[in-house]
Amino acid sequence: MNKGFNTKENILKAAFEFTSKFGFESLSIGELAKNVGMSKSGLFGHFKSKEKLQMMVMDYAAENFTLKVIRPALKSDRGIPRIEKIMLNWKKWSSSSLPGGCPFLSAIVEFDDRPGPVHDHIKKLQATMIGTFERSVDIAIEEGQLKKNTDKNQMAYELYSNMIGFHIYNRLLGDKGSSKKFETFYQSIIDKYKV
Amino acid sequence: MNKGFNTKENILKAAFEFTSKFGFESLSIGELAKNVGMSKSGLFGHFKSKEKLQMMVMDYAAENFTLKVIRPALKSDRGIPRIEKIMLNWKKWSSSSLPGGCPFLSAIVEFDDRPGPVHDHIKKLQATMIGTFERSVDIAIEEGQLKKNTDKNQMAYELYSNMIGFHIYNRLLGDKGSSKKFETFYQSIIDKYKV
DNA sequence: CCCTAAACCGAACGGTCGTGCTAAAATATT
DNA sequence: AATATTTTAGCACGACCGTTCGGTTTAGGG
Repeated sequence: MNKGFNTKENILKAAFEFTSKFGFESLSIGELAKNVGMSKSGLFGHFKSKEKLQMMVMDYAAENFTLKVIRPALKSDRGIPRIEKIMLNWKKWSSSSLPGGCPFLSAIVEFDDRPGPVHDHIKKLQATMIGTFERSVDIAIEEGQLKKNTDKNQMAYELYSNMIGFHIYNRLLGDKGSSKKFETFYQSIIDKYKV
Repeated sequence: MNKGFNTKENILKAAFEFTSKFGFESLSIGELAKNVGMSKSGLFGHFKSKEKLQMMVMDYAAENFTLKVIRPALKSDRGIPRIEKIMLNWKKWSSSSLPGGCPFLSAIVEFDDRPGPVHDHIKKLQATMIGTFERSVDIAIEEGQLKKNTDKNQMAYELYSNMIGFHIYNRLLGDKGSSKKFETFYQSIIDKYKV
């Protein structure tokens, strides 16, 4: 019944993969059209501007992140087990599920100094994501697994930093020991705040 | 006596600032030429290709990093004081000295999935930089300030992660508390390995 | 002061960029 | 089956891309 929806979904999927590999700046409409086997203008019709396309790709990536990282972790027990699951899912997502580098990191780096709707969009998405971590930390405090005076913002920052560090060590430097470094660091962060 | 040297230096400086703000992908020769007030072809003549330009900009950034971050820290006492100085200089460099985001982070993200000489170049530079941290950790061990069994690679990874995390929190999210988060995290890392 | 080499410019190249048109084809609705 | 709507292709536009080339200016050494 709705043909456009499927093609749009296909386009976004291809754009997501392309962006993961080459970044948002390199994502061109012509190249993307070639990849999905349609004309530039035909593809363009689905989005009214490149900015819209970029933001929709980010939304697609965010959905993918939620689907692969957050949602499966919600099945784990509240508290530390859930935090750990999120971290492990994230690591897997970033190191094997993604075709290239993290699209959010690309977006962050490419747009942090370029004001505009795309900048605001990625900023909002990242804030939401970090908010999710903070909430999961909060739950662990409620459950009595983490110290009462744990600063959830601080802890989320630390978990986030570890993740980004791993991503760079793993992706760019190709460090074989990056996985172990990540886990060691994660454990020390948890231990620091554990009751 | 040597006119070309000065202009080349000016070009690289402008390119460095531009890259810091907008990334390597956005650095175009025409725009750069406009910024330094000369013709496209005149500027192009100094580098034989855009790739060469990009790599020279990276070298320029690396020199800037050494000059502003590493060298001043060498005046601090060997061991933890020096590590701390490096971290603080780095933070200052990334948050106020740079006109935009970290050019290395841009390069890393934009080239981690694009094989070629530029990729190899940035990879080498990053490895060198991390090597510097590892050496400074090693010195602290020698001086008996850090535990004998401290894994220098692990500790360098942790310091590095904290730095990148701070950069993103500060730059993109504009988090006012990022500086404090950075310092808190730094201190906990040091404490963990301190004798 | 001349000569040579370097630095620099202007114009042009083949391409690709994002973005509009118009028309045809495919699909959905009646 | 006829009509209305959405989706796609073809084409063209102005702008900018990296790069090349030929010529002009500039600087340094004999």
